[in-house]
Amino acid sequence: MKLKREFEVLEGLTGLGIDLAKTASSSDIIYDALRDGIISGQIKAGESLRQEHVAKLFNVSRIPVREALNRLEAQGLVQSLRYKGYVVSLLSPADVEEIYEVRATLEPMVIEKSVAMMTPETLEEARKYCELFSSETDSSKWGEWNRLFHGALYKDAKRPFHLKLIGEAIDRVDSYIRAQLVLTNGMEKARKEHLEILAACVEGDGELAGKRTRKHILGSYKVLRKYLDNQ
Amino acid sequence: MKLKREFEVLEGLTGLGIDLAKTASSSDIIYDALRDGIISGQIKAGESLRQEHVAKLFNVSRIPVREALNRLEAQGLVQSLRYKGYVVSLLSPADVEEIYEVRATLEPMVIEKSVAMMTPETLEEARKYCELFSSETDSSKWGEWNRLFHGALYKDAKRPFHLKLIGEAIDRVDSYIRAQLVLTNGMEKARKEHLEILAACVEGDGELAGKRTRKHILGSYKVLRKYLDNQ
DNA sequence: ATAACGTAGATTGTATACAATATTCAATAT
DNA sequence: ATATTGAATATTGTATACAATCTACGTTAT
Repeated sequence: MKLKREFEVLEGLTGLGIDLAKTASSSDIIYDALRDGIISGQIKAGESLRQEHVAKLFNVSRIPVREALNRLEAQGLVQSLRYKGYVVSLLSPADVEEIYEVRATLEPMVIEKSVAMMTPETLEEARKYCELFSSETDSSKWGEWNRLFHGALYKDAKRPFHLKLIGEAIDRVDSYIRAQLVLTNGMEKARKEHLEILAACVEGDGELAGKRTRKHILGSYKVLRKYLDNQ
Repeated sequence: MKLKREFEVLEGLTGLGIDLAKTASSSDIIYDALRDGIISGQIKAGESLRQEHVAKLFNVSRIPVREALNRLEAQGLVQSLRYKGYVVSLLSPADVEEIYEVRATLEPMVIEKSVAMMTPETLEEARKYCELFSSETDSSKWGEWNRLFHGALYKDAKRPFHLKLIGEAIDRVDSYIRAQLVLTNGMEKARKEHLEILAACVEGDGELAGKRTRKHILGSYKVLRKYLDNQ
């Protein structure tokens, strides 16, 4: 009984518990860091990733580094040749176009489904990120607000597989998305289009939100393409 | 000069060279084997994969086993909890439906693009797999011929990213595809529909091939769904 | 001078060793 | 009898050690 009472006392902590089984391992942390570095462009395409170098950076052995690299390779962010090492994947112009096509296909599907189930809290969250994106003066943060805005609009769809694929697609072109926002007039255009997408969601018109999302993605690709062609 | 002559002699081997850098490592082989086992259903969903057990199976240490498991997890085929180990991913009915939806979206896009660039050799290859599928009496091989048939029809599209996503989607539901063929009247229906899809490709009508592919996928899902509901 | 070779050092892939955590089950308390 | 504890065992995560392979560069032969 004494013990049972102790347990009951702990019931007061309901909701405060943290699932320590989901705690990040070394390789998880290294994976996240490398992924962030790659998708942000801090680690450039074509750059090679020496295991020992990364290991020293994180003060660990090569084992967790290799595990992180294996996951990144499965996702396509790096490539490896046996005994030669890992290199950040290169994207051809055709690759970029193809990935934008996938985004323009999947993201409208998801937002349409999401709008049908969208909670007021989600709308509020999306509005918040939309505003943060619009008012951000530090251009290095535009990419992040942009992604959080769209992510909020997708989450109620309850489409984990779609979201996984969309996430992988965005990861592959994330540095291009940021460049498009910063180096072209993309930011101004995106600000307007985000408001239009958000409005469609508020109206509960999923189909319209989907159409606008598709146009938003394809339009940003055209701007990007024009920019890249002129380099 | 002597050495140069030796090299010139070797020119006779042009085309016979094999890129040994692409040779499979232990972890590659283990990855392939586990993937095959999981997608075929030999290793069942929910089953846990003890590292030591797998390592003994292949007569290696746990290191390459863990690398294979990391890649499988990135692909979604297994899931892990820190210090608890790896488990073959479970699919809810909603997951299965979602993945079939992705297939029904992406595969028509790819076949349409593929048909526009399809070579006679590819058509011949597809015809071959179509025939092998139709005439196969060993039902355990239907899944393989089926996948090879569709794969042949997609390959000329030159859409590596689409194909990667489609491959991952099919991997996740591969055991369901096989079950649908073997445990329902799916084989008979598939045989007919394959011929129709192939005919559209021969005609060079990519849009029609796409529409028929979409119908093929959604139809097989409906049969599968009905079968699963009656279990 | 140029091309092939060979060796030293660098880098990767995997085995072994050890530390951290989980699981099991007998012993104990209620 | 049931619930809880704690020690023994099992399993995982990572460090270290070593073997396989690659890379760079000086040496040799032509």
